[in-house]
Amino acid sequence: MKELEKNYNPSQIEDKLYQKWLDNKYFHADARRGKREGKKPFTIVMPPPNITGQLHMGHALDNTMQDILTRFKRMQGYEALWQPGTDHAAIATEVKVIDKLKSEGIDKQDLGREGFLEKCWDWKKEYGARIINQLHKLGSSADWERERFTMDKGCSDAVLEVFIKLYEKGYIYKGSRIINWCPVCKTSISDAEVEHEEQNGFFWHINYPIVGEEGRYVEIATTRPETLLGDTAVAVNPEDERYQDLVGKMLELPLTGRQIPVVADEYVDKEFGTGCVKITPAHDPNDFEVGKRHNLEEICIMHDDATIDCPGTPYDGMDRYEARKAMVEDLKKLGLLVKIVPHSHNVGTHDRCKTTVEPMVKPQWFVRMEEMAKPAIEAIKTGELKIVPESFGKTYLHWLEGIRDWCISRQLWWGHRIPAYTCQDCGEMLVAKEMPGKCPKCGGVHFRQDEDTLDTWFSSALWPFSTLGWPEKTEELEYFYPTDVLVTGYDIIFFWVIRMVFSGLEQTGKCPFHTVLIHGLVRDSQGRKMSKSLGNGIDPLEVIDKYGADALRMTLITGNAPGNDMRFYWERVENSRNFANKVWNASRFIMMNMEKAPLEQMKAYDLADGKAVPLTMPDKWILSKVNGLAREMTENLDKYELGIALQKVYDFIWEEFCDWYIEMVKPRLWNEEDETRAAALWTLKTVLIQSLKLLHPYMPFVTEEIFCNLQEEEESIMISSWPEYRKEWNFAAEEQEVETIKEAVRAIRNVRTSMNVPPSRKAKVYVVSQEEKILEIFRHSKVFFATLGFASEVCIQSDKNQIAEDAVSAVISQATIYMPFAELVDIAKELERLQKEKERLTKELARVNGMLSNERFVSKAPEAKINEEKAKQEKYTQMMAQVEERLAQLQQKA
RNA sequence: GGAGAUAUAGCUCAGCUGGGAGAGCAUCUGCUUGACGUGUAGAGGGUCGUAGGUUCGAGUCCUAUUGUCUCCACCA
Repeated sequence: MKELEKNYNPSQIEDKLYQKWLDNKYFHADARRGKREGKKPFTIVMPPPNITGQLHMGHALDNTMQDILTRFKRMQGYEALWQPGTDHAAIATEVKVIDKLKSEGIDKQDLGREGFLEKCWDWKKEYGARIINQLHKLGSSADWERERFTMDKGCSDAVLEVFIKLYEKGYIYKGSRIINWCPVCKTSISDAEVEHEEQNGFFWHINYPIVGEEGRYVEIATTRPETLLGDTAVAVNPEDERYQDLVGKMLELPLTGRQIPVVADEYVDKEFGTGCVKITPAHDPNDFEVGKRHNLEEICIMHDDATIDCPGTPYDGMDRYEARKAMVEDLKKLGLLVKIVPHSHNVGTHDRCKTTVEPMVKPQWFVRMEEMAKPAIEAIKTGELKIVPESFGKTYLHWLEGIRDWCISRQLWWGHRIPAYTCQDCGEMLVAKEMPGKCPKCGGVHFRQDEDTLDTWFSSALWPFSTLGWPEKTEELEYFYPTDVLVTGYDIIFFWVIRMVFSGLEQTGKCPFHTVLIHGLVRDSQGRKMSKSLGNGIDPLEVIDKYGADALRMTLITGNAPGNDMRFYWERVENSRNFANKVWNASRFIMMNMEKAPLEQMKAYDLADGKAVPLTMPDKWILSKVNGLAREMTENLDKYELGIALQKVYDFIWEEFCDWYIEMVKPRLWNEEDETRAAALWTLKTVLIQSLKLLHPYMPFVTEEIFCNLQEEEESIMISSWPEYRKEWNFAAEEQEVETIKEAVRAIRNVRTSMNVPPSRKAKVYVVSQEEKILEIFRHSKVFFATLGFASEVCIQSDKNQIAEDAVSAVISQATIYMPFAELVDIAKELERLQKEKERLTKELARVNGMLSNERFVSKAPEAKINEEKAKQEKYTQMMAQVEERLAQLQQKA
C-alpha cells in the first residue's frame, strides 16, 4: 500500500487509467460471452457526434449520462454495450470542406464529384478522430472496438436496404413539390431543419389594375414584393362580399405585362390585410396548394442562389433583396405602391447557416409519413416507449400527429447517393442496389444515377440497428437489440428520436429502445445558450485540464433533473473538485492507519464478511447506512434520477462517513491497545470500498485510483460488483443510537459556540437521564466525546449529584447534558437560551397536540402517521419538562 | 395562433408516489485537533409567484391568474 499525495491530482492519473482500461478491454461487450455466461444485455447507442464537431458541454453532459448508466449496469453484471460512432453530417461537413478548399483557392465544381468526395474523406479521417479522442478524455467507457461511421460499408448497406424496401412499398416517392431551399448551401432541406424567426419587416400594399376597368385596382399586401414576378393569380375569400364581382376577372400584373385571374379560395382570411392575396405557387407553400386547386401555372423566378431568373426584365440576375428594392422603386414610379406598413412576421431560416429559406418547387424525394407515423404514435401511447421526463411525450406526439412528408433528397455530394437510375434511352427509372445492367423496358444499357444524396438523418435513423449489423442477422443484433436507453437533448427529438422510432418499428418490428432519457442544455452562468457567435462557450477540455474529468462530470450531473436546462458555474466545478479531494483524503487517512493494522486480524474479518465480526455500535451504524445508500442509489439510478443518486452518495461520504464516522473512530485508531481497533479498520475499509463503488459511475478516475491502491484482490473497480442491499448489514437499533449520540454532540457544540469556548478548553460533561436505555448508550459512547465534544471526562448518571448548580445545560430527547464552565457562565444568557428552547418546544407541542386532538385526523390518518406523532408528543413533553425544571432552578439562583 | 415548461433562502437549483422546507455558492462567527483550509464547527436568511378548491393534512393534486422561458404553426 503506497501513501497517497496530499492532494488529488487528476491530470497525472486520468490518462494512465484510461489507457489501462483500454488495454484490458474492459469497455468491450461481447454477445457470445454474454450468452455463455447467462448475462443480461444492456445497450446504449451513442448519438454519433458530427465529424465537424469539437467536444462541447452538450456532448460532455450527454456522454457523462450514458457513461454513468453503462458503468452502473456493467457493475451490476450486465453485458453492457455502449455503441459509439460518428456521423457524416452531410451539410455541415460539405460546408466546412468547401470553405477549406476556398481558402486554398479551389472550387468544388472544378474538383468534380469524385475529387470532392476524396477531400471529404480526408476531412473525416482527420476530424472524426479528434472528437473521439476528446470523448476519451471524459472517461467514456464506450466499446471503441465497435466504433462505426454513418457512411461505412455496413451503415451504407443498411441505408440502401431501407431505401429500396420503402420505395417498393410505396413509402418513398419522387415528386415535384414545394420544398425549403437554402440559397447558400444550395440544397433542399426538411421542415425540421427550418427555424422560424420573428423578424421586423414591412407590408407593401400594391395596386393591381383590373383589366378593362380603367382606374380600378385590386389592392394586395405582401411581405415579399419580389415574388410578384411569379404571381399567377390573386385570391379572395369566396364569402367576401367586397370582391364578389371580381372573381373571374383578369388583372394586369405590374412590371410584367402579364395578365392573371382573380380566384376564390377558402384559404384567404377576410379579416387579414386587404383580403386579397397574391398567389405565387412556385415560391410559397400555401400558394402552392392554392395553385394546385385552381390549376395555376408555377412560375419559378429564382436561380438556386436566390438571384432573379426573369430574362427580359431589368431584375434578371439581381439578388432577391436587391430586386425587391428595385421593384418597389419602380412600382412607386408607376403610382401603384399604395403604402408601406411596418409588420413583424415569421421568417424561415436554415438552422445551419441562418440564411432565409426560399420556398421553391423542385423535383425531390420524399418519405410518405402517414402510415409510418402510426406505430410510432402507438408506441408512446401503449408505453412500449417511455420518455423521461414524461412531459416530452406530448411534444413527441404533437409533432408526429401533425407530421408532413419528409423531404429526404439533398443537392449535396457528401452523403449516401440515392440509388435511383434512369435509363438514358427511354427515361425509365429503376431503384436498385447497384447500377442496372439492362433496362427492363427498352433493353437500353445506359443509365444515369440520380445526382442527389440523402438527408443525414436518413442514415442516423437506422443507427440503433445498422451499427449492430442489420440487415444481416448477426449475433450482436439478436443479443443487444432492441437497445435499452437512448440519451439525448430535447433539441433533437424531432430530428432523430422520432425518426429512429418509426424506422426501427418499420424495419425490425421493434421499438429501438424502451426509454428515451432527455436532458437539457448547458447554458452559461447568465442563462444564455453557449454559442460561437457570443463567444460564451466553455470548453469541456479546458475544465478537464484544470479540474479533472471527474469534477466536470460531477458538475454536470449534480442538481440536475431530467429534461431541465442547467447553468455552468466555475464555482460548482470547484466544489466538485473539492469533493474528489475529500474522497481522496479520507482514503489517504484510512490507508495511513491501515499500515499499522494487525493484518491477520483484518484478514480474518474479511473472511467473516461482517457476519461474525465484533463490531461496535458506530461500525454497525455506518455499515447500515452505506447499506441503505446502496439500495437508494440503485432505486434512483433505475429511475434515471442520476442527480438525486449522486446527491445521496455525496452526502453520505462527506457528512456521515467523513464528518461523523471517521471522527468517531479516531480514538480507537490512536490507541493501539484498543481491542476494537481492528474492527474499526475493517469497517473503514469496507465502507470506503462500498462508497467508492457507488461513486464510480460518476467519478470513474479518482475511485479507480484509490481502489487500486487500497486493495490487492481486484484489478479494477469498473469490473467489480455493484453493492447490493444485504439484510445482515441492516442495524436499525444502532442507527437510532448513533442519532442520539449525534444529538448530544451537536448540543454540546452549540452551547460551547454560543459561549465562545475555544476547543482547546476541554470540559467535563455530565449526561443525566432517567432512562436506563439512554444511559447505556452513553456508557458505550464515552470515547467519542473526547474528540467530537471536547470532553475531558464524561460522567453518566441518573441524578444531578456533583453537578454544579451553575453548570451550563442542554436538553436533548430523554436526557440533559451539563457542562460546568464556572467563571464563563452568564446566568442571564443561559436563561435566554433556555427560554428560546422553551418557545421552540411550545410551538412544536402546539402543532403535535393540535393534530392529535383533531378527531378527524385521528380517525382518518394512517396509523403509522398517528403513532409517529404520538412518539413526538411524548418526546417533546418530556423535553419540555426538563427545560422547565432547569429554568426554575436557574431563576431561583438569579 | 396552439402546446409545453417553470415560478422554493441573496444567487443557481434539488425536493420521487401529499404527512414537520434542503444543497452548493455567497454572508457572518469560531478553529494552526496527528486525512483534507480544496478543511472543520456553528449562525443568519424562505407567507415555497397570486387567488381559490380537493383533503384530517398541500411546496407537492385541481382550477383560475400573473411573470418568465421554450417548442410547434402556411395568416399573405
